[in-house]
Amino acid sequence: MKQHEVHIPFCEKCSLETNAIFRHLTLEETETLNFEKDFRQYKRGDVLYQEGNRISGFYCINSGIIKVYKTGLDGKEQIIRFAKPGDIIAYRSVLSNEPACTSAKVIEDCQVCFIPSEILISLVKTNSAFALELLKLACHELGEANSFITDIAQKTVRERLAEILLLLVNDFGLDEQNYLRISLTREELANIVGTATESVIRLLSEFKSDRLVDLSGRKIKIMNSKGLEKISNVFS
Amino acid sequence: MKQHEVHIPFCEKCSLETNAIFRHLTLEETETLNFEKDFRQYKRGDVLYQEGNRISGFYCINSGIIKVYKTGLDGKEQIIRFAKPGDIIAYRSVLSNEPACTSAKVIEDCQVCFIPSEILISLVKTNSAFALELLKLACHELGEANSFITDIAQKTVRERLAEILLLLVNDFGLDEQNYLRISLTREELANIVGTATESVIRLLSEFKSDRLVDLSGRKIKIMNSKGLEKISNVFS
DNA sequence: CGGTACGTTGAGTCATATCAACCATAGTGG
DNA sequence: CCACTATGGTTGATATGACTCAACGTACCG
Repeated sequence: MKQHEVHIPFCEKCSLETNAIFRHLTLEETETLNFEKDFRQYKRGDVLYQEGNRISGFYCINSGIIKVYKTGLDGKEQIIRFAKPGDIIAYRSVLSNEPACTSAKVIEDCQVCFIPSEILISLVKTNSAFALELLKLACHELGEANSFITDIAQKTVRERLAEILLLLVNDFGLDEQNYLRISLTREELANIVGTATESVIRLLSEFKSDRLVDLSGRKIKIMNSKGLEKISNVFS
Repeated sequence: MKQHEVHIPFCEKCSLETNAIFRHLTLEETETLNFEKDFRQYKRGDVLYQEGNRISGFYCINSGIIKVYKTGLDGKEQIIRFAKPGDIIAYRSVLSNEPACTSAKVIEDCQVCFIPSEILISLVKTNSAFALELLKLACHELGEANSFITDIAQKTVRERLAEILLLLVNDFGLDEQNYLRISLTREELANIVGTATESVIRLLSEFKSDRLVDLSGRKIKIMNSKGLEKISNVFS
């Protein structure tokens, strides 16, 4: 049946629709990419790579959501970022030529293209517009990391949780009923905010009492984003 | 008198001795750099640029130390990193084409070269080895930022302080008597660790009681780095 | 139907922030 | 030369945010 056929995305299409990174590639380069890439599918819970691994390529996400995290003390995860369609992951390790400093695990079933390191390096060397685009990406992520450091160091857990909720709204959006389009376990939320699972639970139900959110299982409904903004102290 | 003459560093020399970033430039490119750069000197406390500024170039540090920080709630600084001879700063804003997300202030009197944005961009476009080197740098910093996020989120202040001391030893070294070659105020230390000044003071004197360090004013003598390592939980 | 993973709540503890007072030092200006 | 002020360092007392531990509820799954 048609619906069971796997549709392997073409990079030309991919680059136009979702991914700014590849938009400066020539047709020829795009064809090489198409030829060399390896299409893969993963299910929730699958691990793409782990901290410490030497990585032989990077991933371009076509559908689904992946969490990128570091494992700290006692195996507690610290989620660094999420990757969604159009994002690339593991490019850091490839380019800096260091072992992976993070692990990547699937949150929502996904389809990705795996692209060997050599292709990335050779594109950087031959296509300066592409190199510049990658630099922009890395530098932008660096800026976000810096903000996050400041937040974790200076804000309370309450402020951070509110901020993270808004950030998730921004990254993944809301459905028609204002439910967040990404669903995370309480533990995962805690591992972004950098706190204990119990703290997230308590704060979320406080937020619920204050009519800022509504909760039904893992789904979070945003009722008052202005209120969350106020709590999060984003502007001050 | 000779000692009062200002010695403007030549980039060829600079690139060979201190700065891996520029080592792939051609002679011609180095000459352009030498011609276009602006040599500047700053004193402790001087501000090179501030958060929110549009920046028209980046800085290559020839001597001295600069702190790069974000201003958070109530104006409290979060120190993101230090720049020392051979390092470059502000390249992030130039490349991502965003306003500065940090400020830079002089900790130890310094001499720097200011290099206009156009030069950086054009070098990236024409010299792929240079672009790759920059990418490596950005990706490496990104890796460090990720580690720092995990640390701040998961470690105690005590652990972090011990870790930061070791990190400073690593970056700036010790003199003949094992004193750290960088001297910071207690407040600055607190602003790296992400804690209150009083906490740093208390913990430092604990460390002193435990014969891990010795203190004389702003100078910190490292007496037992194995002990600090143990406290910092670097390996676990 | 038992098992496993996740969610929730309560109680107690502790690390750390906050507030306040005080000291030391150095630079300034009258 | 001395009072004056600013800046940084130190210490103590107190408050509290957030973690830990423990028990229990819930839901889904084979």
